[in-house]
Amino acid sequence: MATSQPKKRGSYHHGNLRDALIDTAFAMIEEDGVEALTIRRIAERVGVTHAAPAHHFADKNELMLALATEGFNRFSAALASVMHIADPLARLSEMGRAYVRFALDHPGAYRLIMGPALSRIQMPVQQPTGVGVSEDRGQAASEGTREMLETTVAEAMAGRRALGGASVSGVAFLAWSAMHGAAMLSLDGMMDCEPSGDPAEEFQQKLEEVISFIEAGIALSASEVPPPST
Amino acid sequence: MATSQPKKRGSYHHGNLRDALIDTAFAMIEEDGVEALTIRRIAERVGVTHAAPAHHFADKNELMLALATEGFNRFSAALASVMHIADPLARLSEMGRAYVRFALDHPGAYRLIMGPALSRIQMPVQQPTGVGVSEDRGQAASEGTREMLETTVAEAMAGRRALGGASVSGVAFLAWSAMHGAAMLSLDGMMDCEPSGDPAEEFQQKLEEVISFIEAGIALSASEVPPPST
DNA sequence: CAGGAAATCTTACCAGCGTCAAGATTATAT
DNA sequence: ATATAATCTTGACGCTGGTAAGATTTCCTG
Repeated sequence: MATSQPKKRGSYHHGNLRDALIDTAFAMIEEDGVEALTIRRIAERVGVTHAAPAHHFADKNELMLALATEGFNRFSAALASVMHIADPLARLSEMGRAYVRFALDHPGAYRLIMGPALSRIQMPVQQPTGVGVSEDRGQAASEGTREMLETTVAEAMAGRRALGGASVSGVAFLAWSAMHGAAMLSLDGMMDCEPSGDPAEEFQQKLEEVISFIEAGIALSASEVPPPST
Repeated sequence: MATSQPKKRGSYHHGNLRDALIDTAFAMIEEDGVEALTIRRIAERVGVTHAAPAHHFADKNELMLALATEGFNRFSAALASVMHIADPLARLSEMGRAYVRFALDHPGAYRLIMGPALSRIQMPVQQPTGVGVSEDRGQAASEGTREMLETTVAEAMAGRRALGGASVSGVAFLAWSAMHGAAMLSLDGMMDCEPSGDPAEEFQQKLEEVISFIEAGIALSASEVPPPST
């Protein structure tokens, strides 16, 4: 969680600058988005001069990388909170809802972990915190979420092929793409068009249709596309 | 197309700066991405000082808006090039392929028109070029693509409901989300993981599975999710 | 065809950004 | 206790987008 408890403010040395920077930056991302994030602003808010962060992060990119790691952990936790569901199909649907909910509730964090804006080299673990727990952050979380998805899809398909002859990896890709696309389109305001009622409500309804479409396609055994009925 | 033919370089007045800026900026986007775009660099490349663009675009955002309009036109054209296909289901599939192909071939342009980075106010038309042709750029192109999609889906569904009871707007949303998500995930390098062979080839294969899944789900009439077969 | 107004471009400056170098201050280890 | 390392500050650099004032050209009006 990168908690920055012992702030020890007022003294020359901060005591726990690195974590404080990450925590503050994360809060700022949630408030004003990734674009508004600035080393100088983070430093100011933490109560330190603009050059201090350079001693903990060689680069702005390295800071962003650490932030993304933190964000991925939270995201992974949000998805994992649904893994207890027994029925794989229901679990998959719930994963989809949790996925989009996280993206919509934490737009900054989601954009950070999914978007570009950082050269995608996950850093090697730096702080082996404490007792034997190898905190394999970030990279592991990324792999973990992917695995959660793939195994759930595999369970749901139970050896059979899905609609259209789709394989496990194909269906997993579809589910991920659809959720990611839906979340991004909503975040980027591409859905704001001829909305008769509440746009958020309309979005939720369409999302449910998407989920049930995919659900049904998985539940069905493989079947070829029937010739168009004309 | 915003062609900047009469460059008239060397003289004090450029002659056609606005279009030249747009064209050059578009080329730079294709080369180095949206992030690397800078007013000063565009100006330098056009052969003009850094403050000159301010007389044609109040803001960098306004420049980006004009660029996005241009990009949307090209994108819309790429999709329209497939609208001649008679069978709506085949047309929809081909639209999906054209969609992703455009995104992968023009990452900068696609990111520009889909992403944030611009306050989404489409500008009012400014230059009523020539003879009676109301060039209703940008906004119209955006609406146009959406309409292309919705009508194609509607034709393909032919009044019936799709798999899982999905409506026309629901299926259109799914198709759009899936293609957008797939394109974005690929562009942002989220697919680079345990690829046994060529990653681009793997991506194409999965994309085909996604398309055939959706195709099949549309071709099928509405059917409820059967209870999990355990 | 003049001559003033408007458009266009240049020059010069501003604050903010990320980054680096050098010095001040504190912690740690020998 | 003293040297070494870690940490933070100060000050500077070049880059960015934006603005103001002046130079140059075009255009429109009388």
